[in-house]
Amino acid sequence: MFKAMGTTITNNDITTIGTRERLLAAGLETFAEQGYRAATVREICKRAHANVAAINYHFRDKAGLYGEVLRNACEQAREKYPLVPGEMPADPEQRLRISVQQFLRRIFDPGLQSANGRLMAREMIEPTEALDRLVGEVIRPQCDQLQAVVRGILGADASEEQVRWGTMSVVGQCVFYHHSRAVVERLFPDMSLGSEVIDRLADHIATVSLAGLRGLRTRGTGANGKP
Amino acid sequence: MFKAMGTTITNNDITTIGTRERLLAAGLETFAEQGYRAATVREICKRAHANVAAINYHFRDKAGLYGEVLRNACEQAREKYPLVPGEMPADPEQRLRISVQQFLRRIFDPGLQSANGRLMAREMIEPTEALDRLVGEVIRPQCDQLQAVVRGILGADASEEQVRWGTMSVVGQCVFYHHSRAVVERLFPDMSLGSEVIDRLADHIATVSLAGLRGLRTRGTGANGKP
DNA sequence: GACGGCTTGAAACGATAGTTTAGAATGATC
DNA sequence: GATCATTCTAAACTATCGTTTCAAGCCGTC
Repeated sequence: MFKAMGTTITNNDITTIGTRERLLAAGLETFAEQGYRAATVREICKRAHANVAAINYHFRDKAGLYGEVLRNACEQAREKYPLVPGEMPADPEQRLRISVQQFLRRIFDPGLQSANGRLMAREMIEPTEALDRLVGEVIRPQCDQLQAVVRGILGADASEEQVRWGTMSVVGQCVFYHHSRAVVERLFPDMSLGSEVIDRLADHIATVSLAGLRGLRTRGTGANGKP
Repeated sequence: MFKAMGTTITNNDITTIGTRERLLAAGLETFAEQGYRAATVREICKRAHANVAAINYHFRDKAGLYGEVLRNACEQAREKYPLVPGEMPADPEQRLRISVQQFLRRIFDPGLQSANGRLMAREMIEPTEALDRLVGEVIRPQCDQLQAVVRGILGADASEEQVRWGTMSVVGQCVFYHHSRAVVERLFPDMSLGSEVIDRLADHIATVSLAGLRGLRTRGTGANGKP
């Protein structure tokens, strides 16, 4: 279908899918690689084997294409890796393990979603107007799902802030390896991020998070902890 | 001295400090706000009340200014908030609490360092050539320090990977609130990030991390955890 | 006060960005 | 097969970018 990273749309695709779809694919790839600003419409159109004016025709302008690319990518990520899949065990700890694993797999999907992850990372650091819609439509529902999972571990008497911050602790550990990928790679050049490592990493994060959340359960909201 | 966020160099500064220093201050502010690519030399020079050619004269080119800005900012952050201050308690848990607190304070320093934090965040997502030097000179030493603190909690028999991933779990929680600030702010508009909240947040992260790391101590490297 | 060094200033240069335009090609409808 | 809206193409347009140029200003030295 779309394409592998680093290459360009194949000649087959030119005839099989329309210009609009090729622009979306090339846009995802290019925006993820270079960011919104650095990515040029000429480069995107070249990769999509389309005319320079194609973006303005199909998406009004560059920002229009970007918004559509972002929406598309998130939708696909959510479908392929739901944080709370249909069949979930009742055990709260197992639920958290699965959510963490899904999160990591999504972020590090070697195919299309890798571009997706980088795109999201950029959007968070340098938010465009597209972020507001994205948070409302895609991120917040998933955040609520995760908070429910965390609440299952903290217990019903946990404060709203404990649930919120506890959830952010889990999410923070997950996205770190992706957001700070450039630094991690330079710090630990021997550390690969293949799918086997990702699953072990998911297990590590889940273990740390479970023990950490349990530790939160027996304390207050976190007053300084000195004896 | 330099200036508060959002404003421009005050008229007083124009006479008190030299063009080179004003360019560094304006560059830090502008690069942090808009990123390397989007920040224009005209904007920077305007904020610094300097001529368009000033950057090329003092720093060879735009990239030269950026490299100097990045180096300066990191140096100041490390001096103001050392992760492992001179006087540190012997207790490993207290050591971790202090390191986490220092890390968060550094990242969220409302003054100059806030720009610093955003600058670093950008550099991680869209690394420039300056990142290699930065990791080697500034980040790696501090990573080693933190790993030593974590090792003090995990115990001497912890594997290298456990220490490494455990440290990343702590760092991940800290930087998350900053890197993903745009999303966090939209998800929880009521959550301020003032200094009082930051210290409570530091306590939360330290508590979760300590319990999490202790949970790691009693297990293997993290095989799936099913009974 | 003339000299020679740094430093600043206004203007222009060349390159590239996003966008627009007008016409050609296409393809379905009657 | 003519008609018409849709889609594509090549070229030009306008704005802005980083950089360069060269003359003018400043300031201590002899």
